[in-house]
Amino acid sequence: MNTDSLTQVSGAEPVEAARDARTRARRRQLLAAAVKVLQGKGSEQMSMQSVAQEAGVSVGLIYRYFASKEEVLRSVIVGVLEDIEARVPAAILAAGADPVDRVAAGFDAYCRVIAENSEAAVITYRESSRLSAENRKVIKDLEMASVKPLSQATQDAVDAGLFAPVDVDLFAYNLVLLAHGWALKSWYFQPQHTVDSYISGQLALVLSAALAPEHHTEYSRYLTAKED
Amino acid sequence: MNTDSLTQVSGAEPVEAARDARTRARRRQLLAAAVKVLQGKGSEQMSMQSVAQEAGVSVGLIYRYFASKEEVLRSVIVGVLEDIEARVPAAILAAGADPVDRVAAGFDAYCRVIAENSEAAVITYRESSRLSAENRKVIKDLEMASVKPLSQATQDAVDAGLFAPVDVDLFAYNLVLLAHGWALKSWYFQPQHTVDSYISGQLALVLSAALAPEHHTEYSRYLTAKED
Amino acid sequence: MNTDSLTQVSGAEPVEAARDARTRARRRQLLAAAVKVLQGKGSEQMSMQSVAQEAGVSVGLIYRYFASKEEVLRSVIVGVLEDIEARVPAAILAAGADPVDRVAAGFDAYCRVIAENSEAAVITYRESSRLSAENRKVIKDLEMASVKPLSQATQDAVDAGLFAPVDVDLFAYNLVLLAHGWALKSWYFQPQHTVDSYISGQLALVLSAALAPEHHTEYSRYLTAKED
Amino acid sequence: MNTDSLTQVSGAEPVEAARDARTRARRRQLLAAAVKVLQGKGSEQMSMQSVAQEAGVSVGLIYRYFASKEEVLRSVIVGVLEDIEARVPAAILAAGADPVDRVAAGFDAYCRVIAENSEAAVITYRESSRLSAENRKVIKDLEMASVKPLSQATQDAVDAGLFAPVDVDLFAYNLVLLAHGWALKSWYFQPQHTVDSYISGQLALVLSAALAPEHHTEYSRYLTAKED
DNA sequence: CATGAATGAGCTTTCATTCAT
DNA sequence: CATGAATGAAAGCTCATTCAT
Repeated sequence: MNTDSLTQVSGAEPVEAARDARTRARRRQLLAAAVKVLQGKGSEQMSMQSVAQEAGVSVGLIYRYFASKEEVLRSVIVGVLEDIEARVPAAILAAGADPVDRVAAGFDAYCRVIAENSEAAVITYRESSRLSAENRKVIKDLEMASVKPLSQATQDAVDAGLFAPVDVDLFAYNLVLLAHGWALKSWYFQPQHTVDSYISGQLALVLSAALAPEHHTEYSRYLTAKED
Repeated sequence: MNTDSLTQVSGAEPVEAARDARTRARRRQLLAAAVKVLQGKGSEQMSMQSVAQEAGVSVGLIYRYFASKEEVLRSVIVGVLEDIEARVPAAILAAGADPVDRVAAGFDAYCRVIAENSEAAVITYRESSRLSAENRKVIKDLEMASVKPLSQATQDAVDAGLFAPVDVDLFAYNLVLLAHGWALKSWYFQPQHTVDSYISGQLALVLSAALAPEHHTEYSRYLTAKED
Repeated sequence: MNTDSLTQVSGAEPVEAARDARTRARRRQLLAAAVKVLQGKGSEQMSMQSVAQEAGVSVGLIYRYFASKEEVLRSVIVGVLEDIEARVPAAILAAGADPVDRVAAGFDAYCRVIAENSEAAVITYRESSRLSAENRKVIKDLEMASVKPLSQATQDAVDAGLFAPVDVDLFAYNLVLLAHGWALKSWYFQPQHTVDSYISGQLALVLSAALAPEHHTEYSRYLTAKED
Repeated sequence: MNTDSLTQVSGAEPVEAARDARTRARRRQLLAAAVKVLQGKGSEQMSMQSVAQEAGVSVGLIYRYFASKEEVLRSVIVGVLEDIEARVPAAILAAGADPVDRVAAGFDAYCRVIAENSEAAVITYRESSRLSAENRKVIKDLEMASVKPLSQATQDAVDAGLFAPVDVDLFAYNLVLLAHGWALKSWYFQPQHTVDSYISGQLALVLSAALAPEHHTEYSRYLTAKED
């Protein structure tokens, strides 16, 4: 009995599965290193050499898991967007049936994902211009998709008469813009705000804009920002 | 007495004045070329080579007018901010005594400057991380200063009882964020909006958030977005 | 028991040792190329391009082994000085107990190292002004240290009454200056001298200056220059 | 009577003479600026721009008086050598008939010219490798010529039986080397020596090497270095 | 005579990518 | 699978030289 035969006995699928798992783990490890470099160096470039060093592997290895530097960059950005795609709808779902609660929960979740991936979120603005047109389109499509749950909840609130007849798309995209604002303008907001106070402050503003006057008291819990 | 002789009266100074004028013209020309390159190919970096080519001059010449690439970048960004600093307060002043009109006029002007310098405004987000800490501070200070007129007008509106007691700083900075949004997310907004409809749409949202309920009808002209 | 197995006994270390050896070999190769370029075309500067070409490698490779052009230059110069530091004291030691023999042996060795590294020695004069203050200090310190063995031997000769009471430091540093003279003024000396005749000619001069009159005959072997 | 005719009345020669004088003054001014730049920047390059700035003129002007940067460099170096050629023979002549006095006076003058043009003397070593082969030859020839008066005086001293039969050329060139040593190794000598003490120290060494034993007392004034 | 804006080749240095091991 | 030495194109920047004014 030799190890060679052992490996082959167990069939192709488990081996592939194991390989896949290793591959995913490597990619995660490398992307984590990439993010760390991007935030660490701050204003500087993300060199493949520095990503390799940060990950404790060789440069060559990165090219086994990513075709190019551009793919690494795209994957970092897509990672944030996938995180949003996973968590925002989940938060909306968990918020129950009330459309206003759903809008609030969606915005809350969006902000928290951005806050947790602050550096990567900024990178989206900084680096996506370096990507090919094709990759930029992928990212735009993902971002547009990420607005959908928010605009759907907003539309529901309008339809239910809870919101005044606002421009739904504009309102929803503003939510996204304000969420990004936390990361983009951290130097402005972070001296005076925590994520929590930022979220509640922004919710107070946006909901008092949208809520139909007759429902203000009903949702007054959203309309006064919590103290920092 | 003709203007010719008038101009020549001052002796040696006209020579210096002419040189100054040429210098300013060159700087303007080079900055324009830099902006064009930066927006240009989309995914490209701004290389000094490409700026020179775009401006139709040699690389070496750029260094007679700017000490480094960083200074070119900083000048592009500062240019937009100075434009804002010049035009937003002017618009607010021209809007008359009514604090709500002043807020609206300030936001309108901010958006229009951004729209006119769309590419340069995006560059602020994309490239300012490439600047030195010192230059980044200069830019942050300018941007914070640019919020002041808006937050002052907002405060006045609150003090006059026209606005509900909103978080003034947050509200004012949101105006800035939404103005930037037009440039940052042009791919999202521009299919469905013009600057005019964007401004009126956003004003409808933000003012309906801020206006005290009893003053809604008084400013209803702001509360319904104009059709595109 | 053969040397092969011996070498392999230590496990992972041989890999590192091999890498080290390759690294040292590369550095030597690149420094040799640098010296060749520096002496080379005479009027040329040492560009990294030309060093790479001379060494038959790419420019980028040099930067794996040297942090900058300055480090290459410093290494070339330090190389000569380290050679001196290794060989001059050894020669003095090997010369026995007689102080006069020791001085003669030290000067002889100094001249020979310079002669063997003629081009690099000239570079010290030509290029050290291009180095940073810090690196210049390193080199000055090394050069001052290289005089020490000669001045010590000279002092011994004075103390033993073999030399007249000369200015020891001046005398010793003159020896260094005369040794460098062989490289600096090769176009003057080399038509009429070999290193051997240069050394014996200079020794005749400097020792007849230093030797106490009553010891001249004792060391007459140094006092007549050998024919070329 | 117009100024045109006035100028022409006086004939061609005085005009040319005046032009020549201005030309020489300009060249002197520019060379002085060049030396100042070379010593000032220390380790850096002498750029034509910096020479122009130092001289308070435009770059273009330099090219009216020198064909190229190389010619400026050559002229700086030749300037020192011409100074030597002017002053060393004069000093020897002024020293009277005694060959030993003449040697001493020649060395003294050589050292003083070097000391007064310390930076320019160092430049000879640093920059002459940047010159064309032809210009380097000019400089070598001038330097060889500058040794002549010293070797002639030395030969006279030998012929008169005042010097032992030393190697005349080697002895004379050593004098030059030691004179240069003052500038080349100022960091070594200047802490402990003035030019005066350096000259008398070196004279004590070289003359005690060369003087025939029976003439030591006669020239004992040279054989003990003056205190610093 | 004098200016200095303009040029562009050439410099040092970085880094995405490849490939022999 | 993994390494990391090696490549070379391209970046930012300098400066000798020219020439219209």
